[in-house]
Amino acid sequence: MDQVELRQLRCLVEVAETGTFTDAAIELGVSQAAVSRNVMGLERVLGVRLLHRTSRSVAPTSAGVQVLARARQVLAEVDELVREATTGHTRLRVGHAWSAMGRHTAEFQRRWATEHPDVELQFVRTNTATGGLAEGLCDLAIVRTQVDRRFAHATVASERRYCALAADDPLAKKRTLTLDQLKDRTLAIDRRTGSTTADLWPEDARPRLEYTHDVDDWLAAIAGGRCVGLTPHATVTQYRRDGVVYRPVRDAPPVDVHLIWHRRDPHPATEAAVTLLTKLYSRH
Amino acid sequence: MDQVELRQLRCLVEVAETGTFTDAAIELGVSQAAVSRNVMGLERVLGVRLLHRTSRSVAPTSAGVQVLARARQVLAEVDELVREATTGHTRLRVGHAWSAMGRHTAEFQRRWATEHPDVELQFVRTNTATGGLAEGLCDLAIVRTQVDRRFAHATVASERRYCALAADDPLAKKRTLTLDQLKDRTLAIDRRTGSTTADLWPEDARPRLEYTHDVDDWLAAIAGGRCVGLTPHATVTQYRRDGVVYRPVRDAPPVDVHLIWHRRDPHPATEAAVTLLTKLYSRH
DNA sequence: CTGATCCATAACCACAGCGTATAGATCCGG
DNA sequence: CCGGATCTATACGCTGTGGTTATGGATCAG
Repeated sequence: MDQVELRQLRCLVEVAETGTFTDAAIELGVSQAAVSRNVMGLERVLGVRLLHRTSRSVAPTSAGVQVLARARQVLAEVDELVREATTGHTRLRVGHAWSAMGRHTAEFQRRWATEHPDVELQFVRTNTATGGLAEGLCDLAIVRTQVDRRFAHATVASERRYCALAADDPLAKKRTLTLDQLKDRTLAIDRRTGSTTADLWPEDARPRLEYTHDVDDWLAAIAGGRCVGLTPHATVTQYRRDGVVYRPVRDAPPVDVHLIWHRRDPHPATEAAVTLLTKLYSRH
Repeated sequence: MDQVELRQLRCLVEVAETGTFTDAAIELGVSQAAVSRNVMGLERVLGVRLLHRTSRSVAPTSAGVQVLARARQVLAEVDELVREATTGHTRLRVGHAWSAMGRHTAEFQRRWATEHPDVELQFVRTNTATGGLAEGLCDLAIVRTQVDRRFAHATVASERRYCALAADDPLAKKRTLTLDQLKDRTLAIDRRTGSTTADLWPEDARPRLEYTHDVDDWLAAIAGGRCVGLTPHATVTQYRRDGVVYRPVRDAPPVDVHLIWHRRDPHPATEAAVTLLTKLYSRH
């Protein structure tokens, strides 16, 4: 045995729950010796002591606390797996970055709930390049990135780009802007999106880049006048903040919104979701 | 064997990856017969056929696709568990509802990264009453709900409540509002927060309630004039939208922001996180 | 039709994991 | 300070699970 097994995790968690090996054994319906050995086996595989044993009670070590959290998560995940498979009740995980979904969320949930009551909808915030699809975090993703060849896709919308500026920025006086007017500024970019907006400028006249942690940070950097931002239109209505204004950028090409999903063995409900979403987006 | 085991999941996933039982067996370093039986065992436990077998190739059934997604997730989770335990590298999962964290996020991440480089920060959006703590989704949560007795807590901030109104609402003309002025309206409430703001009113004069799916939906219901909202101050700067204005409510008691965490066996890094967050909040 | 390929089944075997029993350690009450 | 109680670890057979090899049956290519 040099691999972690669920049996071991079940024992560990049960011991942590009950506080003693003996009670855990009763709960699990096996002998106390078995529980002891299973936990020791896990400790051997991981090379770390997980529980402080005194002959009176048991307490997890600091490593044990970590492992316990993961273990509980794993077991919950497995339970879900079993329940889904046995009941036929399934879920569709939809990944979406920032607010690519815009305000279609509510309508999508409503229609889906009535048309596909047996398939639970679950939204996942993903900010990776492939919208969490490659990492297996979702079954269907809504992204604005270039479409990866590995995935099937459908393009559902096209959004103009807007520049986010501090309200007291001189450029804020203009109704619309051009890329050229921004080339000497610093551009705030959300670190997790890894968006490549910089290549909109000619290579020799690009703004400096500054990476931010998340939307709040991004807005803060812009409101403070340190940076400007460049973002699709959906952001304009969704992420507002005092001291930040948005102006359309005339010569920036629009950015497409794509649905992407696995080519091989797509989720059974994918097709239905794609057609519904396409319909919602198309009626704008 | 009437329980799912990791061995079975490993076989299933490997067969799906390679496309044949034989290759999967080679990859796993066991015999083909073993793989066959493991997959069959899983199918027996779940009571569902997971793979369509032809003598030429193998394809997952629709149930198989579902189970595969979960199985991959479980295995990835287990890998993480092993890596964390063996390397000592850990993570701290911080749950936060809506934007309870406000604009401290960026500063928190920065300071944490320098002061605790060995503990990775991970943010989890949680909208349940206990901030995902009870469900094991995080190790530390930032919530605005009443504190559950089960958890240890620290109060870090207190926020005034604001009323969200459609811009053309008659009440929007006033600088401040009172609860009484809202009692005949419909109050939009985000379904997942389960917030109990309604009990601010006397029992016989409460607004009607309407539950919304998420923030976008919530804002939409208010912008359309169908509902009003009641929310802590942080929302005012974070979720803005054309057609929605915020007005302070004079006689609504402020709402506290709490950090909560497990009393028994807290995450080893909890204490450090609590003191850092307290410091950040206190300096406003 | 024949060979190749691939999954399921059968027969067998080793050892992993379980149970019972017991030793060792710690705590508690008197 | 000393038994008794309580709990974990170890010892030692035994059972059954999961492994192997061998083979059968089914399908496809040529």
